[in-house]
Amino acid sequence: MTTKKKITIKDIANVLGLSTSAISKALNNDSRISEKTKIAVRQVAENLNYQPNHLASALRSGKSRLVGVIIPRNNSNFFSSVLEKIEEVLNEKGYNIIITQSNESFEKECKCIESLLFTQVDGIIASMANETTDLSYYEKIKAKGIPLVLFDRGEMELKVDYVGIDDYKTSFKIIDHLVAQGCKRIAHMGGFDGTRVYGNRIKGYKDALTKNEIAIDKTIISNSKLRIEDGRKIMEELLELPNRPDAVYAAGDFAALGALQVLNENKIKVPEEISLVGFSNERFTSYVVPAISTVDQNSAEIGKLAAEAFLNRIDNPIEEGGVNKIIIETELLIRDSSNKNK
Amino acid sequence: MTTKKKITIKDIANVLGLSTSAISKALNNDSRISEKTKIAVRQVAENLNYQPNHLASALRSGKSRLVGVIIPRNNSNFFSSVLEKIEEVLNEKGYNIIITQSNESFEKECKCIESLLFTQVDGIIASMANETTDLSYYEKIKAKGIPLVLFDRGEMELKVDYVGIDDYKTSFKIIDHLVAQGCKRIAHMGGFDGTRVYGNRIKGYKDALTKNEIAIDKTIISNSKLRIEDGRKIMEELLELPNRPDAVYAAGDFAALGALQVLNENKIKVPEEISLVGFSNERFTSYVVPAISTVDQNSAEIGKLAAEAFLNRIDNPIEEGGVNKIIIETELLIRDSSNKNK
DNA sequence: TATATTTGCTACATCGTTATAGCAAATATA
DNA sequence: TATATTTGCTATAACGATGTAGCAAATATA
Repeated sequence: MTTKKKITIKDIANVLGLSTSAISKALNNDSRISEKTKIAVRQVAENLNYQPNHLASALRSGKSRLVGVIIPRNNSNFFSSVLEKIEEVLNEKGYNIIITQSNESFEKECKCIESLLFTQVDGIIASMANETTDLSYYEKIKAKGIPLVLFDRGEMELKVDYVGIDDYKTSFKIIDHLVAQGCKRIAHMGGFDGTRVYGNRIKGYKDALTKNEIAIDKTIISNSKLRIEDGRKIMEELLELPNRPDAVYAAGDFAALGALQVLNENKIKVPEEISLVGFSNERFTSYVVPAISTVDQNSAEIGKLAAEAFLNRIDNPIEEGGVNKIIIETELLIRDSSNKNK
Repeated sequence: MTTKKKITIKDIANVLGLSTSAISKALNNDSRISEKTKIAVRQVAENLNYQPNHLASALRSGKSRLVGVIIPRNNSNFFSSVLEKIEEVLNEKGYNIIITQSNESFEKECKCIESLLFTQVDGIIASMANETTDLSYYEKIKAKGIPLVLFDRGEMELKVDYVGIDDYKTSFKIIDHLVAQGCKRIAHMGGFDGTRVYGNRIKGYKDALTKNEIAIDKTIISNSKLRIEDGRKIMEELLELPNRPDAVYAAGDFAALGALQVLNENKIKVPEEISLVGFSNERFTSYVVPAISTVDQNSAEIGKLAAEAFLNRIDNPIEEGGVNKIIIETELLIRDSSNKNK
């Protein structure tokens, strides 16, 4: 095992009889270095298999060209495709990304932020954990003057760039669709109503019902963590009601899946007897039978815009009140679970 | 927006009237610094909200305390839980991890390696893309003297530490189970037979049949990328055979899911008419109806062992022939899709 | 009491870059 | 032809930490 000596710009300088500054400038394509020298430098760098030392240049220049990304969980289709797009856009601009996961835990999220700041990232793109209400760690990022972009889950009180969907309006799309299918008694499985996202979905649901002249019935509105087991439990309760709903709008696909399992087990025809709509376009929604109608959040677009928001913020430091809140369109995917006209 | 001045050890030194080396030593708990001074330093560091500059210490010490992880894809349950465990173990030891995804592409995998080396990681833990046969990039890591640990997908030719399962033996578990269920004609949906992992599953399948005195029939053995659509197509072909199989062993859960869809659509009773077993314990296998029997690869254990292999390698540099190949036990999860005794 | 050892610190070089200032030669301008 | 500007480089000092050498004072040993 030969311990390879590291090649530095000094070695290139020695070969060519130039100064290290000349080499550095040549490699960075500085206009004050002749084309001839640049070509020679690049040639020698190639021959020696020179690899620039990122730590040294980051230290000196104050730019690490590293961007941290914080996501709640790794196993959802939404986050994994947002991630893929962020990486694609940033790689193109010479940035590398560091992915961290909060696992929906506030404590873990704080650790993620700590470790990203420690690594001296040039910026952070994050989606907040559901638990998070204490924004002090995010304020810390802002205070350091490091660009912060939130996507999907982000409190609006934080004056930072944001990319997300219009949850309120999306609830309207869903309710309008169910009403058009002839549904008259639509239950809602909502998430934490403390969070902006789920709060808006609930609000949209209620206002859309009102718009369609349907009375709001609190007995068919629930709050939960929207896990499979939550969906199952709530669905079971709904089935025991004297007047069952004829549709269920679950604010998350996992809850919708749990509901579907219970419906299938009880041999209730979906969508004929009860229609079902989920949220997020998790991969499995199209695998199950019947396939679950759901909302696609246009994750690639969110990823692209979040990355671009960061790039923009690097060049244009924040001025008071000058942050961007970008809201993009969602797509309601109507599948078998809510399509009676097949 | 006040541009915060960065606090360095120099600032702490100034406050206390000490030298920067004293501060550095105090913070690193050097024995040649008095307890009194250490306490004072820690106090001032706290007050000033001092954050050590990772880039500077990494540059000086030659250790970045960053570990790169390369996984083929982010949206599989297996990789996401391996990842979680690696992170947990390494965080505990003061390492941060950088996650990159190859998306099963050789080209992207090379880019991942490049960017990890660029970031000056102290080590790389990787699972190879299916496509990869050219090992030169991995040799490059070895040549640099950077610890490399492979898990799950790794060619044995590369003399590096490895953690994985016994694919050959696991095929035996599956076949023995199906035979015990009374199956006599078991089809196999295999992956790339060029790769070690899928090659071993196929070999195990054949040898297990032989052991059970069942003839090998090439017409019911296939090779594919094991995507849902592959599973569908192959299942359709199997159903057209004059003598259908009475069981299908798919070397991947997605293919198994595709097969199940076709079976359900054709109203073929699973497991009564055809039993089905997948591989990987993807989350959806337990959601679908009937739930798919599959193999749990003990992902948390793999993650733990891979992280520990790296930590061990940091302390004990590789001696020729001294690498560890760790093979852990898998668990066959028997669910409805192959359980006739319910 | 004289000498050896330990303790607790300082001074300074260093990691591999990049940024700034400056300087001679080449070229442009008057 | 004298002066201004541009070109192409060098020298040097950083970035913020850490490692090494060294030195005085405190303590231990003879």
